Amino acid sequence: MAPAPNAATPAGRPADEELSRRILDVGLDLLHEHGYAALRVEHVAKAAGCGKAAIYRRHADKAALVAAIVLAHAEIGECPDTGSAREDLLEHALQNQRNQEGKGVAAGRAMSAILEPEVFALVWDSLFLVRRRHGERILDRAITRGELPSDVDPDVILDALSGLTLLRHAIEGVRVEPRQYLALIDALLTSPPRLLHASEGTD
Amino acid sequence: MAPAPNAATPAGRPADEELSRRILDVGLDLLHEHGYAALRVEHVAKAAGCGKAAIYRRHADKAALVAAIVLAHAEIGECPDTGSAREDLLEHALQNQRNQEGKGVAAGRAMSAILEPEVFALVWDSLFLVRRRHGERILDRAITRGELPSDVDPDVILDALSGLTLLRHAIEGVRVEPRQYLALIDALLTSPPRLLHASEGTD
DNA sequence: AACATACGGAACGGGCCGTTTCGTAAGTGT
DNA sequence: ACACTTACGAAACGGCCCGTTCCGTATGTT
Repeated sequence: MAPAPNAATPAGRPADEELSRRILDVGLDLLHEHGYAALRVEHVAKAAGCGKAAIYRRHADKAALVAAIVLAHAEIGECPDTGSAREDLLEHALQNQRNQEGKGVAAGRAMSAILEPEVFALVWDSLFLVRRRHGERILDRAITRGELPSDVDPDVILDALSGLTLLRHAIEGVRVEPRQYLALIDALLTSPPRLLHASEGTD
Repeated sequence: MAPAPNAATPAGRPADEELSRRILDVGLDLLHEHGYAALRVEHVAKAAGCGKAAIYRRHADKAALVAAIVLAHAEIGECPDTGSAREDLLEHALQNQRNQEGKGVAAGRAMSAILEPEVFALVWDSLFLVRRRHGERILDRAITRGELPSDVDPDVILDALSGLTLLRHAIEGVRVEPRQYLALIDALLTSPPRLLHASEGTD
């Protein structure tokens, strides 16, 4: 009889889960230090205390390794729902910031790795698309509550807010203060961008 | 006598300026196609119809080559001065967009090259810092004209505007419509972000 | 004509990616 | 206790690319 085709224990020496974790952890550090192009898989192995084979047994190639590093440390977070669009958007922006400041997955040099085409394709859905859905849900609820007009342009609000963080952290390397997020959010909520802008039509 | 120590003609066969240009032109195309890590110097040489030596005679290494490619094609543009902050900021944003859409130096895959640490150090001043100064001048003039309060926070306005373009083009690959820029600009001019936010102080 | 420099082509050393092989370690079921 | 299965570290390998150096030739100045 086949020896227990149970997926729980596939027989043989089990993979060292602690090592799997260590690879992703030291990988993030080295990614911050060197960026994508200068990152050496062998250095990751050395720092994790293993051979290259252990890494390639877990990840198809360097791009997949880096994508796994990014996804393992990305803080997607829950979609905020405080009952106030202002507070929801602030929390949403702060979640973004947490991923891009300090040792975040999108901080400084690590951002170049995410934009590398082969890595980008692997992290796009899980990283950007999910967070985008959160933002859209926040705006939908705000419309339902009457905090925003129904023809508000979500692209401008969400991308200006996320773009502010992206530019400040990835390019300028400077932190955004919570009061600066609030200043932008208040401006956007006070005169909300519309899909059909008010200045059009009578021009 | 020393043979004319004139810097204009250093004697010997002069460098082929047309080739210098061709290297930078085909380099931009290949950068768009492959990104930084997958860009091969030898392919640039092949596409430009020359040997690798001709490239390395002009540029110290791959990073310097890519930096030169980016700087050669960057459209810095003049600082807009229309007399209206709204129009100045729109033109400022459109200048940014021109560098990031289509075959712009910061479009799509080319952005990963700019963020690569070694390249970034070479293009930072000439690319980002100069354009940032333009934005600050626009806001200063707007304050002088009374269009904005004197304690306006330039970081929020300029970085939200540039960040919108950066996120949409580099990450999402979608163009920003002029009306969307205007919607954001109008929101920022209507309730301008202050260095000391209104909600503070009485808290 | 003598000289100086750029040119394309080819070859080279060094480094990294990704694979493979080896002997060993750590789990399974009988 | 035993065979079996799989993961492990170490090392070697082929292939590709970076960056340099050589060559013979082309193109300019004096």
